[in-house]
Amino acid sequence: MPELPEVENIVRKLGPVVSGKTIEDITVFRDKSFQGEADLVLGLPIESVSRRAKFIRFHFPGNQNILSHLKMTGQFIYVDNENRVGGGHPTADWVKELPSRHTRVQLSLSGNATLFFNDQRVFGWLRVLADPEVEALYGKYGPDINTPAASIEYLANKFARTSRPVKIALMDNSIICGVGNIYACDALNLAGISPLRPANSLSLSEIEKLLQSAKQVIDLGIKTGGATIDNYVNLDGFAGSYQNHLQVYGREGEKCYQCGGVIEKIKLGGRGTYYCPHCQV
DNA sequence: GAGAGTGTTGTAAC
DNA sequence: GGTTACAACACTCT
Repeated sequence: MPELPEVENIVRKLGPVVSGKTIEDITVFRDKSFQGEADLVLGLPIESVSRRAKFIRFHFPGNQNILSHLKMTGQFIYVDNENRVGGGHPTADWVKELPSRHTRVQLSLSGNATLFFNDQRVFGWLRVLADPEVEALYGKYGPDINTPAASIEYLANKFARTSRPVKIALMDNSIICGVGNIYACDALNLAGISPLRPANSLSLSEIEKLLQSAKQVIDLGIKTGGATIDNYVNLDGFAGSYQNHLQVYGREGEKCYQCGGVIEKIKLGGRGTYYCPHCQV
């Protein structure tokens, strides 16, 4: 159930091992999980793997791509006879036997390698798209949080136009990409801003602090390999450790690291939201 | 056993 | 247009 740092780590791990390998066969176990014409990429080599927002993009010659979104529970698990490189959180029992009952798509690669797409909840997908289609899709999204385009001026301009709670705005992909629930909660705590504040009520210096905090927690997330919350068992060495650095997420009733206040859990926009009412105002 | 909750996001409806 | 509610699905936890 990855956020941007998790996806970034998947791409970094996956790129080196699948680049140069050819797609020899594609087995689709769930029609919903694979869209587009598989034929368009069969026999083609994967040139590289990249990320934008939480999309994973496999580049092929001839302007073809497989674009993927993991949504809540998607994972890529790469197996080449001896090594296994997991994506997402390959920690539960159901990823040990492959293909498992949660394997939705299986990409057979040259060199006897296999890339499994597992997705418990079947929200995630793989899609064969030409370059212009990928670009069109990317165009709907705001800049990634960890890029220079995500500037104070940009964010201030966007926030000025909405009275939605700042946490909702921060997680809005059309404004800025890559801040999921966990990191939004933590960034707001570090910045000392209540998630409930209307976005357009923030001062410029508060926006600056929030942006800085968000970049900081995302960077830490990337460095620590992402957060693995629920079934954290270090099965293959790929589970992340950001969960050990959480500021407020999942810490209801515990003490705030900033001020010692008690962390509360509320519901905001249908999402579990953790914050310290004492120092986040 | 029923019901709520889960790290995402697109769509429909207000 | 802005904003909210819900759906997609399968599992775990209370």
